[in-house]
Amino acid sequence: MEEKRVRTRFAPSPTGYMHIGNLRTALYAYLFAKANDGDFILRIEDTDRTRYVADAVDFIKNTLKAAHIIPDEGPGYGGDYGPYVQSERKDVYLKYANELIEKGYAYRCFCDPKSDETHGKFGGYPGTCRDLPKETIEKNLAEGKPFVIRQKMPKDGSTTFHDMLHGNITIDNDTLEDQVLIKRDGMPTYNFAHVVDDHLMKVTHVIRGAEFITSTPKHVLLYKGFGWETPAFIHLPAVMGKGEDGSVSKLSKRHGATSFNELVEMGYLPEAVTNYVALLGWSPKSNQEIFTMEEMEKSFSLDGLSKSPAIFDYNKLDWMNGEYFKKMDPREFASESRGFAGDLPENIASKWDYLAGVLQSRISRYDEIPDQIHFFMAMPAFDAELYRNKRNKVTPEKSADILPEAIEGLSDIDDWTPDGINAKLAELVEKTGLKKGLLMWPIRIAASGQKVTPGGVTEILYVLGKDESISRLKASLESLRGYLSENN
RNA sequence: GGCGCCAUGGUCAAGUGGUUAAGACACCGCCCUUUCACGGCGGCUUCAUGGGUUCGAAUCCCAUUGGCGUCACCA
Repeated sequence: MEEKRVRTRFAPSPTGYMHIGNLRTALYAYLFAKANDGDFILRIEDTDRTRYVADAVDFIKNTLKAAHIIPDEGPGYGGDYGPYVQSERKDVYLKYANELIEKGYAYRCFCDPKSDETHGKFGGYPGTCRDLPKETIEKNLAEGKPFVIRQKMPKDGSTTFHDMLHGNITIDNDTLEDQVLIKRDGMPTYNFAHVVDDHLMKVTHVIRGAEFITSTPKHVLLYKGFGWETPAFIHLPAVMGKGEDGSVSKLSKRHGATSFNELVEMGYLPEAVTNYVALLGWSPKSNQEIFTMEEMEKSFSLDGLSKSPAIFDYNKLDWMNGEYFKKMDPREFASESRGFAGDLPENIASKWDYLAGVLQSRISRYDEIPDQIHFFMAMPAFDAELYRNKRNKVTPEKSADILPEAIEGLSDIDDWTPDGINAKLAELVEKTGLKKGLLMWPIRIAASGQKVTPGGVTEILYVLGKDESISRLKASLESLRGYLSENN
């Protein structure tokens, strides 16, 4: 048998929302196609008119673009098998459904869903119209009675299909219901439309979520009914989330952000999200973890796929995003991060590029920025205990001794630049004979009012500016003295 | 409930009958350090349980348990 060109597809319904699990499915389908020099198709499954969301197709395309998943074919991308939007292919499905009726693998059902008491209940459809006499059907048709087209499932036996990840899966036919193929409104159901489209679009590998495993036999029976070759199936395990109580379930709102876009809004880089998600369920041959899309396209292979569900770990995403920040061009980081900082006073805003440089290696998400820099705008409440640090042998008392000299020295600086400040600080170390850590600690605390700061003394003083720095140091010294006299 | 899928540490995972059971995140400790971060070193913690098969099982089989999924005129 000759090798066919690999063709995969991503077939979302246009809901205006891209769940991270969906994104991963798209990514794997894309990577598999690229790794095999094949084609990746985007197809919109919009056969449920009640779920129509405006602009959702653009939303999907934009999201894929942001994730660097670029379809070879699809709406707006061209291709020889279009249209790639199912609602625009409505007539095609009816034609094929009629073919199935003629072959005896499907039938018209005239039951009214509202008066059918078994509808939607456990046990499902009872097969009322399965063997309607020809006369009745013709009569109903002549009367213009509305109907749906159902698939006629075998009553016994079983259906087996091969899944490239899971191996052979067999399901008894008596668990299969006579599912609807064409709905009352003339639209096909997913279960029917995707089979027809996958065949017509020459899709070779169907990569989708594991939730479709149990309905795959129905699809296989459809292929058989038509006499079509079935594609290869790869059913991906779900992406899970872990709740605070330790329970595990499909990733959902209660676990935090669940969509690609939310993650990006929180300040994760699209590349990092894609990279992280790729590793959630796929393991490369090597121990490499940071991948460009090009690298993934080369090294992706099915045998690295995991069969078990994976829990989405924000911790690791944070780490990975931080790695991407570190590799980022500083100018790009400065401009991309600026929006997350919010309104800044002029003296800070004018030094944004510098401050961003300090932040770049210290944060793992853009949205950490406001908390990180808040102290520049407002001095936190005084806390004497901050002036105590074991490693540098700093105490509030010593700090009160050190600060006056520091203030005096710093006040002399004309050249208020990182270099200028640094030089003066070094000079103070020299002059006082104090250990660096012992001298720097109180100054940093007095200027920032917090134990943990982005950057060291030099960075903080520079960003604060001379006037503000000196006045903060003086005010802090006052507070410290007040505290000491009260407590002695 | 029927049916199906899954099962290596807190998390992602390598592993395909013989290994000291990789690596990463997180966590803890130490070192370095002008804070934080970075970096370095070390530690913690895993083959769900019970039966087989085998000289030998994380690896093969069965059962149990647990988790998840599915039973729509949704996809």
